[in-house]
Amino acid sequence: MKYDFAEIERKWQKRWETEGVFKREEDPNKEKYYMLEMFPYPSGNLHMGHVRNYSIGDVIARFKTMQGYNVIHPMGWDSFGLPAENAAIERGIHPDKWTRSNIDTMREQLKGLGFSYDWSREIATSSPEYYKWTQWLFLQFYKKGMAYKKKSSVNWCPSCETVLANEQVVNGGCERCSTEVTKKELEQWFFRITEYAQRLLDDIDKLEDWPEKVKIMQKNWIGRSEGAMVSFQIQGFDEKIEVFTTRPDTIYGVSSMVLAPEHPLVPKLVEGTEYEEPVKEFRKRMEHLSEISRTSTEAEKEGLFIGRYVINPMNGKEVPLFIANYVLMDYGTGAVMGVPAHDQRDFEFATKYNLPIIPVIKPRDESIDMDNLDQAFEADGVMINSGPFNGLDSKQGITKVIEYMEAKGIGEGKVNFRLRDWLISRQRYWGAPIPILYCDKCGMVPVPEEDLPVLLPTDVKFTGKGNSPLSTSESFVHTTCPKCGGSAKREVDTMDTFVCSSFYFLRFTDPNNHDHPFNMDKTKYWMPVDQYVGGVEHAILHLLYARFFTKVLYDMGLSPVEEPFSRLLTQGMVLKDGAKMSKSKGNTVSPEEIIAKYGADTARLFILFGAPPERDLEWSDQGVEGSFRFLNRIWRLVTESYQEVMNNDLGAEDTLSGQDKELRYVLHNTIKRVTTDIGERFNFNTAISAIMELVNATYDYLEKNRDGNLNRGILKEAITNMMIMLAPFSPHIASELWELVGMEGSVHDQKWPKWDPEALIKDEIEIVVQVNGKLRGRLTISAEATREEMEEIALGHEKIKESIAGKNIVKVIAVPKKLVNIVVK
RNA sequence: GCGGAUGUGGCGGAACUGGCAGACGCGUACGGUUGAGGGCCGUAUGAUAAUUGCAUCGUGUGGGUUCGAGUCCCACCAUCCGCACCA
Repeated sequence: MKYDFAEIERKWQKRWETEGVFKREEDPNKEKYYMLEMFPYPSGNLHMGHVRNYSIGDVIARFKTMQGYNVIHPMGWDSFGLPAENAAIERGIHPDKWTRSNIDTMREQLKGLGFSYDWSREIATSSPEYYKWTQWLFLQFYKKGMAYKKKSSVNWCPSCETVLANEQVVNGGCERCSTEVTKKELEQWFFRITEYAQRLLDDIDKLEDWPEKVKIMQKNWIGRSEGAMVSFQIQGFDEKIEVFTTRPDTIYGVSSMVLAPEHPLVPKLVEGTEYEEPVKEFRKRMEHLSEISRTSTEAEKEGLFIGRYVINPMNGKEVPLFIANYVLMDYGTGAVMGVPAHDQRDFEFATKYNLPIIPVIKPRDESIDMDNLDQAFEADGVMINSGPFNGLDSKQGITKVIEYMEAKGIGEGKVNFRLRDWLISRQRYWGAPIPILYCDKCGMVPVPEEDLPVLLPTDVKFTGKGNSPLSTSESFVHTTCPKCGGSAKREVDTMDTFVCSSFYFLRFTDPNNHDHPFNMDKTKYWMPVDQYVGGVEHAILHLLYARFFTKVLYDMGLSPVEEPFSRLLTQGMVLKDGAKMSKSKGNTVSPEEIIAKYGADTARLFILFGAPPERDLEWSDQGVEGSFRFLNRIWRLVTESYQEVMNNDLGAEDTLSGQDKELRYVLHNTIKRVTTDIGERFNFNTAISAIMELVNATYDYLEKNRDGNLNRGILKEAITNMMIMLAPFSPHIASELWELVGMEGSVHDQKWPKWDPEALIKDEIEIVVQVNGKLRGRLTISAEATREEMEEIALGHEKIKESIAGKNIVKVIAVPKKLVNIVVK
């Protein structure tokens, strides 16, 4: 009988669907397991990265199910986003139509791979039923003051024609299209993620089963630093300049104050002076430079004295005021106090502009000539030239100086974060409209909850140019104020798609709820996600936003957990010829093509066998053939021996021959290896190789017992367990074989096997004998042999006698069940 | 510059607690089956070669600890990834 994968896969997929095999409900008597993979953007076609991501998830889901857990394994679509809009611009297809047809295609592709999704929980973020809740949550954020609008300098992608959050600017370019990002002064909506900075940071330590790499990236992104906020009075003005410093202990060494060129006070300070023109020019020049070229470490420090002075509040000293390229308006207060003796950047700046370099910290061992520094001394030491603080250890100095400043009212201790508030407005059409109105009388008014969803209008022109596309729809923009009934205009920006994906894992627990985003009883049962799988590219973006949302919802009493994902697995990329598969490089392999040629089971098997999940996987056509060969081999093994398999129960234990015992040993060792490799180590590649070894051993057993002496019970035990263990990886063929040999029920309903420790006990084992650490012989001895017995046998062995003849035995090391090492001189 | 990861045959990768390096798969060679090809089955496959011997060398490089190191320690090299004037 031939292995007709196409027929088999069609048959089982259909059966799984009609029987609703993967539908799950809450069951208080069963322990739940929430298996989730990052849902895809419906670009139109599944790629190998998806196949890998979802194959990993499916193995875990099926494995956990067989282990008796009530497994929820949902799938949906992150279906808002720019490509749909571009399709509308380029081809005149409405984004909704384009998106829906892509979803239909990809859903079929996912089904064609035989993944065990509960399709009754399917959601699409672009459906009004879903984005109603995106908008509803926005309103809750708004009520709590977690959503606010402000005018500020924001990142603008000229190609996507929209603003971007800080997290979406990668190397100075747009996260989507890599176009260099510019700055724009705009009024935009933000989520107050900075309010949660400390908690987001603290709770990283609770995420024990997240990759260290991702945790470090998040910590760095949040960027907490401790220091002080100090006010410097501007001479001749009422205003003060606030400055953040992590080194208040060096404040007596300040010899300049440097502002970001775009600092709001600057124009006022130079107005009507000889500095006005040069400053204007300087600011203009900086504006045109990209963030990246302006702030790269290589760029030379460039500044301009603006003719004003500030007063160091600690010693009353006059300090010149500059603007300079390396000071960013984004971080701290957009001002830096220059302490050249103890900060390398300030040192370079001071050297260039001939500013005094005043040492205020000296090393404890006085190894450096502090009066002739050739670079900044940034380490700790003892305070000098610091008035009352002289002689103090600089670490203590930090606390003391802060105490002093607080007492005098000139400054205070302060924790600063690098994290900025999350900019969520987008000047695009294909996103959830922000549910806000602007009334001539009442001002800004949130849309009442009962009026949700604010539907996307269909009469919009897609030009790809100009303002938010929603502003082109008259029927959308003009509305009435719910407060006063007067005329009002709608907000025309939509929300960042990352908002939609920040709570989808909660919605999956209750996807069809029309009255609430999700029911607490359901979220309590299913949350948190036990295992999340996705690419590292979301290490900061999606994973930080989702954590933030979950915390806000927790505080609102809408989420039962503070952290959404207990364990995270970031899978590696799929490479071809050493590079990431991409259309532009022309090195793609389409999943459909592979499925057509070898079937889904082979595709899944190969992608899991090729490398451990977190590592990159090099695609290999020959490797795929190897996986296909293996499935054929197992197919033949079962179909050719199944009559024997079926005709008997397990043979009596006492009649086991050496061969029988050996096969049973291999079987139970395989069960042990596969169970721990899937369940604990996520090393699917080694789990699969263990199954391959079992198949090889079974063939070997059949070959050696051609004469009919085989133990049918043991053969049956080996083959049935083999099918069960194959089931999470290649579910169709496992199901078909299970049915073919006439086993009861479905292979997927079988309990995951337990290994029998008895079967793993060997009477005799092979040990190694070494002389001075070098292999000199092998011995088969009783597994129970003691150290002394092992030594004795080893020393009596012919080969060993030869090797040690005429030498003195210094020491003998015997490790039970492993080896004997004889040290001679 | 800082942080992280990775370096093992011709290739993808195993080796879990320091104990036979190279499991499993690919590729290759030879043999069998076949009219032939494919498929399948078997054997071999790290390098070295006047000594086919449980020989010597061998896990990026150099040192160290140990009876014993791919694994632990120190120094370095290479590649990849993330951050990058963060005050």
